[in-house]
Amino acid sequence: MNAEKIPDIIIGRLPVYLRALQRMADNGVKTTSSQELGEHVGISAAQIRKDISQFGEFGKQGTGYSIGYLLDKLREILKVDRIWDVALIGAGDMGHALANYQGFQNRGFRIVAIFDNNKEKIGNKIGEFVISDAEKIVEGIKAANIKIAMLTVPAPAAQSVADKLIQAGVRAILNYAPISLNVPNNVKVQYIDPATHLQRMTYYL
Amino acid sequence: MNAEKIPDIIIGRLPVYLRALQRMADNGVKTTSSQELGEHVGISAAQIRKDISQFGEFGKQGTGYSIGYLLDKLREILKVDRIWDVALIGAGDMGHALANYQGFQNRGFRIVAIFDNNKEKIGNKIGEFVISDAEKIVEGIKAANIKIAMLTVPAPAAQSVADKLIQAGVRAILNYAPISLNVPNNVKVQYIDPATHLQRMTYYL
DNA sequence: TAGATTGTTAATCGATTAACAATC
DNA sequence: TAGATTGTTAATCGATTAACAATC
Repeated sequence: MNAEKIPDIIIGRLPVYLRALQRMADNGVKTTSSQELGEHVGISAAQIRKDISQFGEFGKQGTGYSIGYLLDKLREILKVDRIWDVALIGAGDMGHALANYQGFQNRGFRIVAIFDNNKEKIGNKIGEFVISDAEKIVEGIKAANIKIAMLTVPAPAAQSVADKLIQAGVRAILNYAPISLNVPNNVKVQYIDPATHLQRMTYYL
Repeated sequence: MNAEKIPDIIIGRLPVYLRALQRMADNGVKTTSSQELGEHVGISAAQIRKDISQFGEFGKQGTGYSIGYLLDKLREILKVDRIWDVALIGAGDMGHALANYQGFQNRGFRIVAIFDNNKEKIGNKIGEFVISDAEKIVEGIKAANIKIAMLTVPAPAAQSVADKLIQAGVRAILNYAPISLNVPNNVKVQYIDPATHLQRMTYYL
């Protein structure tokens, strides 16, 4: 693997390649080309080859890429060749949907703890998990050595909860609250806000 | 407004500015600067000024931007100075969470129709809306002249449902299914896949 | 072998930043 | 007026594309 710094924009495309390759593998396909993969994900063949070649020579001239091998390599690069424990903060509708979501399986993640500050909800179960008191976020996450959290609390609470998560050692936050979070450089945030995503498209209508 | 083509990457930042400005307005703030807004959203002041200036001269030297005025202008540019009707396809957990989501209010969208192909669900209500038969997607969306849809169906069904949506006149799809969609150039897609978003961050852990 | 496709280079294209005159 | 901050230009930086030798 190349030691140079890889641009974030390339890292951002790898999970998309991974998802498409996984899908091909599920369909029994063994081999693909940058051309074919590009058509699946809507990215040029040249860019796919360039992106992948940042990390090694995973293809073969004339035949393309072995899907199984490339999957292994991409999982290794993205560090999803393991299962990450994830904390979920906020047991509202969105929290419930995520807790019940089957899509994390085989993609490197599992929810292991759920927190909420609503006394009526604390102690209730979602699936197999008991909702814990949000007061215990810091100690609970520290004790379980959790590095990833999903945040589905109301916007006004999001920053202060994020601060607690970071204090507890969380380094990656998937933020569903419609607000930009202020975090240190060594903490990553991804934003999921349906209204913002929709507003990105209305311009073109 | 400038007639030149605005890069999509700029359009993508406007909803983030809009959200932050809305928040400031809610807090009673009347004026801001590119510097201050930049600190809120984690973008350089120079870039914010450049982005905004693509559309007109909305600020004042020495004092910055009137938040109310800039909000109006951004809403106009993004065409969210109106309410867009949105169709929701898929009444699973995620569909329910979106149907109950309060965050679309005041941001330009309202769900007006929900479809599912599960006979057990058809006719049931989510909030005030009755779940319609997915067989009626094309006629229903055409009749209501809906241009925006949110897709929360299982991955294997997503492409064929998307094809029906496009056939019905939908031009913007917010896709929650973990699969890349193939759509014509005049249709926009935004992807929300929590596993993909998480995989974008694990590289750095 | 002939055909296909990679990995990589160089050229092009586009986005970001720094700096500052204009001006509120 | 003095200070602050915009809008814009030019410089820098980074990403994408085109093209092709290498080679399976």
